[in-house]
Amino acid sequence: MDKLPSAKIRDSLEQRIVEGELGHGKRLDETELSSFYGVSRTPVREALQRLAESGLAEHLPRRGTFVRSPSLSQLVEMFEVMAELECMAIRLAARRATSADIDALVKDNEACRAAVAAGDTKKYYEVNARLHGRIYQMSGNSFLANEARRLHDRLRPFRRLQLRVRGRMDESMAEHDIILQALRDGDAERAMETMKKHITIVGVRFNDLVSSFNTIMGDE
Amino acid sequence: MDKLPSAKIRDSLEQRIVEGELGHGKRLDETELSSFYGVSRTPVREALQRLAESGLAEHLPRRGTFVRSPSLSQLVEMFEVMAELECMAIRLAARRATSADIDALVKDNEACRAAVAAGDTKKYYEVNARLHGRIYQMSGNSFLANEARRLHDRLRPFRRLQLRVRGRMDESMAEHDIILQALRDGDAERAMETMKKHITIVGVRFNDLVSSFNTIMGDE
DNA sequence: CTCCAGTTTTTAGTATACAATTCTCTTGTA
DNA sequence: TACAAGAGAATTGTATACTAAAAACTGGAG
Repeated sequence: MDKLPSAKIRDSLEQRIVEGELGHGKRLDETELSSFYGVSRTPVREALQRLAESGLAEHLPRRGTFVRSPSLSQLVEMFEVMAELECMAIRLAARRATSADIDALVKDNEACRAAVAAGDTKKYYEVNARLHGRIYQMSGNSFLANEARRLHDRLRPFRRLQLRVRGRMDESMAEHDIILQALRDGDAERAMETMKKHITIVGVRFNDLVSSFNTIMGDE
Repeated sequence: MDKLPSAKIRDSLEQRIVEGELGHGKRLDETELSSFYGVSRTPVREALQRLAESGLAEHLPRRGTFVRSPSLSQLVEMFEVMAELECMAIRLAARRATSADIDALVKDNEACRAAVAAGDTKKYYEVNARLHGRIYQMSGNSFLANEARRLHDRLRPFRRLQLRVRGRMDESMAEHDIILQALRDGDAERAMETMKKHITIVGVRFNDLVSSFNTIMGDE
């Protein structure tokens, strides 16, 4: 069952938005996109409707569709919710994790550390996403896993905010270690506590946040 | 800025699904809907795309679009996440609530109690939704408020599951009272604890749940 | 009666045409 | 120069026409 063109276009646009190619406020011109993808406006419009529904774009009646990145305050709010979901996932996961699960996490974690050491940020993001995704799955609550994955993806372009703070990367790896050890011990409390700290961006100095944010947003 | 026909159709379909008129598995026929709403297939299709994106329907390529209600296990998972979000909202709200906020909640709560006394379930749902919505807003995290509202709405048709259990309605009101008192005292811990119990459906006896569920689903 | 092949019918997906609204650029006036 | 009005262009929203794939039906063989 291969995907329909309209679905492919939707996914392609999502990726282009998340990866930063299509930045905040960018107008998604139907005619332009239809020639870009080599189709008519109809499937493009359907893709845009779906993007708007998922929150990645905003549709203004008779005006057009625009890429909609969260504002700084929304971003902080989203990270706050993300922390809560991660926390919930790790709490549930701590009660269900088999040693095979934990071994898989350890393997991801090592790959993560290797990527940090090699300075390969792309690889780091990829492996880190896999690690967190595995934890969501381990929660046993697939609805939670889906929601967490969705939010994680939407926050992806902003995750580097955390990593620009000096030393955050090492700190992050240390937290992973603590979380894995807590999982191994079945210590849900400690895992949750560390995870909350791991995700929360609120503690980051406001200036760091704003300046990084402006860089991404192109100082609008 | 009046809504576009396609947006109206989307909202109308959402309502008809949530209210149970369009039950699980129901095929959403494009031609039928277009004549029903007096428009062509194009805006109907756009509405269906959005419904599918939001999870209320499922789109199978070249097969059609079908109303998709959650399975029993998904439902339990959703209530579990809902409990967590409500919990988070009440925790944040406890720290920010002004006495005016609490007064408004008390008023809603009284309206809620009156609806229960009068046996007016429709009114009860309405006021209860307003009360919970107010708490989401009070959290100060508008992203959380949005997500919570969304999930609350999606769970609306299944909320009665909780209320079919004998005595659940009175219990529910008592919990509201405790939560409000805890808010007044600024006791976030007690508010959270009660809220979690208030929402969680997991504790409900499995048989009650399944039988109620089957009634709603038409025993498929 | 059941099963299968081939045909017909229906329906989803897309392209195109048209209508309606907004944007833009020009032009004229204060 | 600043600004408002209006014509024209561009763009969105919708209808319709066409294509292709899946479902339904028909008729015959076993």
